[in-house]
Amino acid sequence: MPKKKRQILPKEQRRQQLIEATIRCIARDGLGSITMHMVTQEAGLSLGIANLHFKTKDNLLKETLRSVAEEYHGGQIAIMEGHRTAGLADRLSSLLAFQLGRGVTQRQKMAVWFAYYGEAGARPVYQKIVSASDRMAALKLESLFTDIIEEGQYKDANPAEIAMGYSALIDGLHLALLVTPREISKRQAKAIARNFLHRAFPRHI
Amino acid sequence: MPKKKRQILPKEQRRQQLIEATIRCIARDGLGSITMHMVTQEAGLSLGIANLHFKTKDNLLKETLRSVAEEYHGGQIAIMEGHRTAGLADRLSSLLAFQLGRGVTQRQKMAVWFAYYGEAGARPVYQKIVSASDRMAALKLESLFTDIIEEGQYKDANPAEIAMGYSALIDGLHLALLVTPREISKRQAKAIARNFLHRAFPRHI
DNA sequence: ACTCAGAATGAACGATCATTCATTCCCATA
DNA sequence: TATGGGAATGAATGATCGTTCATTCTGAGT
Repeated sequence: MPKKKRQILPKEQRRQQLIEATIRCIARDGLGSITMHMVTQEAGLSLGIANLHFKTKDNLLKETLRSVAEEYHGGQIAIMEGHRTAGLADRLSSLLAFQLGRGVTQRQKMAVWFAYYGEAGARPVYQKIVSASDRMAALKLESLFTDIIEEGQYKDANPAEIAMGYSALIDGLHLALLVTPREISKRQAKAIARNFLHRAFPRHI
Repeated sequence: MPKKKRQILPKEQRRQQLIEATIRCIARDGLGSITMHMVTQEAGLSLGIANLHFKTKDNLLKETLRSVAEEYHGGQIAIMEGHRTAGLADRLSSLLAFQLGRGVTQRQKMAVWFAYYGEAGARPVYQKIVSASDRMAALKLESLFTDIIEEGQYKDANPAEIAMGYSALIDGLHLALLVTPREISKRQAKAIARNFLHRAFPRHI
């Protein structure tokens, strides 16, 4: 193998490189058995580099979670509040397509997501990192549903309850796609989620 | 402190004692940072005892997962096929009450459940342990829904799809109860799940 | 071409933890 | 009461891993 030449890059680029390597390692080997050796090797860098940019392993893991959480929740929020011009029905479809589409449903991302959830019960830090962006996304979703209910004149519909149900359903579908991919396809997952929304808002989707 | 007297007990009792201590440790400190020291101390026993009854730490963890999985899936299966006398609607209510009732929704149990899911992507062994009983429960659920659809004459209802959706919803609700208990109560979770079933089978629940 | 601030390296250290096993102790049986 | 089989103990071992830091190397600025 040709020996790699040492290269100097800006801080931000190295940080991103390390976070992406961490994601791959968590997906492949699990959050529990990850080591600094694995991560730095996966990134094609040396052992000490992680300390240089992230101080500690614990910090690298937290930053990785923050990165994934912001990508997921940020994507949702952008769809829900960004498409000012698009109609409510379009926003609903886009949201569903994003939540169960490429990008989010990559095994890598879902594995990271649930690896952290698995430890969240015992590590309040993780909850805090996620809840920051999660709360915002939940509010936007509730607000979108409120608008849809008004526009569609749906009687006896509780936006908060439907939003919690929909979010739970999406989480559960991600879990199923991760753990038992042979029993459920992305296509089926989308159909199930769409069906849930259709039963709630039949005139919008 | 009064020094504890050493006591000899049958193998099966010690195994159960260790599994229960493991569950408490996972819930309190996470699957990732669990140590044999913590588990044996939590059980009020000595370090070597785990090796005596479970050979290795890895094996203890697998047996603990098996125990929780069998309790959960076994409970569901008992309800679905056990109440031969009860009507379909009753079975449906009992199932929901079990899945979101005391016992299952204890923080301890849910924490264990998701701790393992978090590692399942990287550890096929865990998937295998769960899928054994999970597959069976999924089939029983689909079969129950098939009967309900026939009895209720629900048109265009796909039992497999509804079953997958319902299972995903329950998983998602468990996750929400574990991670953000302040944002959702058990009462709300039950209402959401009941609503899902009501929309699918309005004449049964 | 020269310089040097600081990015990058990886051997070494110390802490943690799973596992082992020589020893101690319990109690069913006789 | 005496005793052997085996349950229980925990100090010791060796392996793993996070973190440190003396050293090497790079490339922008002069």
